[in-house]
Amino acid sequence: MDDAAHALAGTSETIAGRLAMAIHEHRLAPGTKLIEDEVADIFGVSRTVVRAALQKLAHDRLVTIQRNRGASVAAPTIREAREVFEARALLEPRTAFSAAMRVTPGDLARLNQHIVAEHAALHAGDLGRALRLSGLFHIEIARIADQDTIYGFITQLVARSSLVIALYWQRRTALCESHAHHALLRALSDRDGAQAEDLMKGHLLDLVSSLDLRQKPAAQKSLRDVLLT
Amino acid sequence: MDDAAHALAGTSETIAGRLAMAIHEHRLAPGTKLIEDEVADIFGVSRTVVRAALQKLAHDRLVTIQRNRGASVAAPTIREAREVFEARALLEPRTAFSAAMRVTPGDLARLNQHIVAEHAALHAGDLGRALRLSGLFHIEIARIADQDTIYGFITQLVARSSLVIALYWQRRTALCESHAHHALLRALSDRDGAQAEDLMKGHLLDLVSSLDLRQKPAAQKSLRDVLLT
DNA sequence: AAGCATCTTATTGTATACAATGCTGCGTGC
DNA sequence: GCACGCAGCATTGTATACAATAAGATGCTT
Repeated sequence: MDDAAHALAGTSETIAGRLAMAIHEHRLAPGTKLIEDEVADIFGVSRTVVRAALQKLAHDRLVTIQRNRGASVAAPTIREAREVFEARALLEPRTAFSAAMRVTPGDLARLNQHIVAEHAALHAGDLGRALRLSGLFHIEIARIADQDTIYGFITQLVARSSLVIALYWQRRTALCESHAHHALLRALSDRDGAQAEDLMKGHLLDLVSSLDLRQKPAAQKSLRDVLLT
Repeated sequence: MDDAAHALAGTSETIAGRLAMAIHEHRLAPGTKLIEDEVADIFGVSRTVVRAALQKLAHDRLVTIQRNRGASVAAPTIREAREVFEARALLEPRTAFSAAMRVTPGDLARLNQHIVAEHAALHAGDLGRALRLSGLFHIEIARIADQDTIYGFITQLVARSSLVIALYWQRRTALCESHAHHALLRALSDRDGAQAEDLMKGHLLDLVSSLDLRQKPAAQKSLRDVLLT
């Protein structure tokens, strides 16, 4: 049809992936309105495809759809934030244990690459990318554990964690994460499941404690919202 | 519009719910093709709405959508079956613990109602309904634990379990489940979290062992499927 | 000028039309 | 008789048109 914008048209999954990536890297802030026509124009497809993508993201809780009011990037409440990390605390430690049982040299290399790339992004000042890579580390461990169902849950939870971090991250904590990831990598390469499980548990606790889940999520949209909600 | 069929038109969520219920109660067998036009006619809506419903169910892994080939009721493999119960084993025991901490008299009454209804359905010979109620018992416990995220996961896993049971249930095992549910109810009413956690863990193990996950899922469609898959 | 009703506009919800794909069955050649 | 190919049909994928809803703007009343 036209010429310019739709160089990367693609299916609804492609579009959902692109949007998810943007959310991961904090290029789309929580609360941002996602207007079907706009997204459709950007990707050079019709609203039909965009709607499917948005519905998928809504199912993953990355966007919120309100009937007749459209879709926005989700803005997890404090309660949701806590729940996300509670769920991760149930799933990830044991998954790290399983991963330690099944990890291969190739997996270890890939994990190491993630850590290196994370460091690089961090030193390059690309915090968004660093956070995304940090999440990918967790997802990669779930993949190694070779449990598709749990892998899917963890992937979803990591994605939502990205939103939580965007909202509740208190900057003063240094990026000590890389240290924890390094320790996890060592436990995995030692095939020490118990150690990996403990490290993961502690790492998740550290993550939660690096958030500020005490006060309300900063600025509500408008006074009207406050009064009517 | 017309007159007869669409007495209960409704939104895509309604339709997804109806389909999910039918799957729960084993009225829709795994592998059943779900043709958009048919479903649309049945509910008196257009394919647009049906597609949304099917996509939602696909995300919950209750139906499988293959591009250009449409949607069918999912038929979990043995691997998937195991994974579903592994995930449940990670989530539900601790959730039962939390539920025991927060359960209210109203909750206990509701749980008891579930057990009674399950017995009734069983004695009435309505196995499908009994199985659905049995699943609802687990979901209710997750609701009591008051963790929306985990509740969502468990709901999804219970739904998939229904498909697993449809495929791999070996009938000889008596319906001892009600006993386990009764014991759980007592632990909850005693506010005995540790006990509830243990009982749930054991109950899930019993469930898995009542399945036959050794042999292939009965009849493959055709030789062609075997050769091309 | 503030409050309120109404009109306008922007956006979403749903249906339908058309294009594209896969499947089935028939016929043809060997 | 069997394999292959082709044509017709059934079904899905995508776009577009129209209806319904909500938010915002305009003007009126006081």
